Amino acid sequence: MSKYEAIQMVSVDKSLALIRRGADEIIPEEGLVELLRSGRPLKIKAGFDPTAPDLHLGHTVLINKLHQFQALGHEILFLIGDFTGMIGDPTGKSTTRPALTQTQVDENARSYREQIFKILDQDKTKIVFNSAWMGKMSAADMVQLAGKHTVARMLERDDFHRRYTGGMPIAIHEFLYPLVQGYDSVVMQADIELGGTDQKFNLLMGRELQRQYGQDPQTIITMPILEGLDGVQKMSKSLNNYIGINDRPGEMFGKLMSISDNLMWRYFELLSFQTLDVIDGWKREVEQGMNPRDVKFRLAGEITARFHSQSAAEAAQQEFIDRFSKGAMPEDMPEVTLHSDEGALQIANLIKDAGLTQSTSDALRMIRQGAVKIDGEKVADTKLAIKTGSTHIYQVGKRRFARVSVN
RNA sequence: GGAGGGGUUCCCGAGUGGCCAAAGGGGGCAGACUGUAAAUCUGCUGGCUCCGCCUUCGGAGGUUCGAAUCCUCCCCCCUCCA
Repeated sequence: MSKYEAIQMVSVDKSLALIRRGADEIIPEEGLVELLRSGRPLKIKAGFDPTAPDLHLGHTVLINKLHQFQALGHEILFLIGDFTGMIGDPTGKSTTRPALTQTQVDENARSYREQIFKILDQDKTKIVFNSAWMGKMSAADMVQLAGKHTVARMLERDDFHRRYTGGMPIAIHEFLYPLVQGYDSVVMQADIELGGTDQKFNLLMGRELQRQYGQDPQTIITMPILEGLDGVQKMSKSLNNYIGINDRPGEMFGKLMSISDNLMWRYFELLSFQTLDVIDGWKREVEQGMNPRDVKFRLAGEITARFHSQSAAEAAQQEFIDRFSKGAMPEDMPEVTLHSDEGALQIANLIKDAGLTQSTSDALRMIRQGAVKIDGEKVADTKLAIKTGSTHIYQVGKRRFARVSVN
């Protein structure tokens, strides 16, 4: 073995270790090794939904992996599925999506750029749209593509299978989604495609179709779906258990601090750029009695700094300590001015109008439960009247604050 | 096209004429305990001008003193047959 080959081997091993981190499955493993051994820059494909440009940390699990590939010198093809978006990915929910206009697609793409380049290197990322080739496809071509796969094999997919046997509806066009996604790989000549574990079927379809079109089938890498703040369900906007990458520093830091200790290690693995060795070291320290909160500070700090700045992260941590460890009021809270013609406002109405609760009924419930404070004093009287000309800090529960003036 | 089953409050799921704003569970929120953790315990969980009133049980009508519960028509979903 020559000296050159020896270096190559080490670097392949190192690459492998980095790529494997957090990955759920690599299919086939040998395929990845072979690709890395080839020494050429690989085409890494990852597809994104054109309708959801508001990224959260769950999305970044995949983007972080792209970042790693990029750092290893490979070419990132960031696919925006503007055509597939019109079909609507049947994975999970099956709500029909409205077709997007070109303007909306452009707008969303711009938003994607803004967000992903907080992680990815702009110069080494190519953004592509599948409408570029799918838009030109004729009905005859589409039918031919549809002929590449059978209904029985479609029904093997867990999602379809459950719905089929469970008596839930499956629209015919939903079968087209995996086909189109797979066909994208053919057109793009992808070497590797990344996706969430829920995308496994679609990713495998790419291999299938590439084979049928005479290409080497791509290697696929599935990344786990990140659990949301509750630690159980997947992070998603609709479940409101997410941390948006555009969340304000204080909010981002606070949300990260609120996750369970168990979940913290999961987040470290999938979101942190610290090496696994370092993280394991911290884990051992915690087991030996270190306060997990302090390790969580490191996680919250790293992530907040990534999307904002080091100084913003430090300020967020300081405020966190002041607010929750020392019980101080937050610096930054919504300012609301309300008006009353009667010279006074009922406390419940005030709380609702200030946006601290969703309804007056809810506000009354909060007061009864002792969750409402004015300037730090607990409110006991549900009929307390607040006179005009006053400004106080109102608090509902531990986290909701507002400075409200009545006039 | 035919036969049958089903659509209940955020979700699942009871309820077949008044005691139903609707059991139970889940989820969520709040309080206690804490590290804004977990676990646990407790309470709340349609709206409002809140000791009372108003709006909910796929939609629209109807019967009745009174309907989520009965009748009619319509919409949607599922199963089997064609």
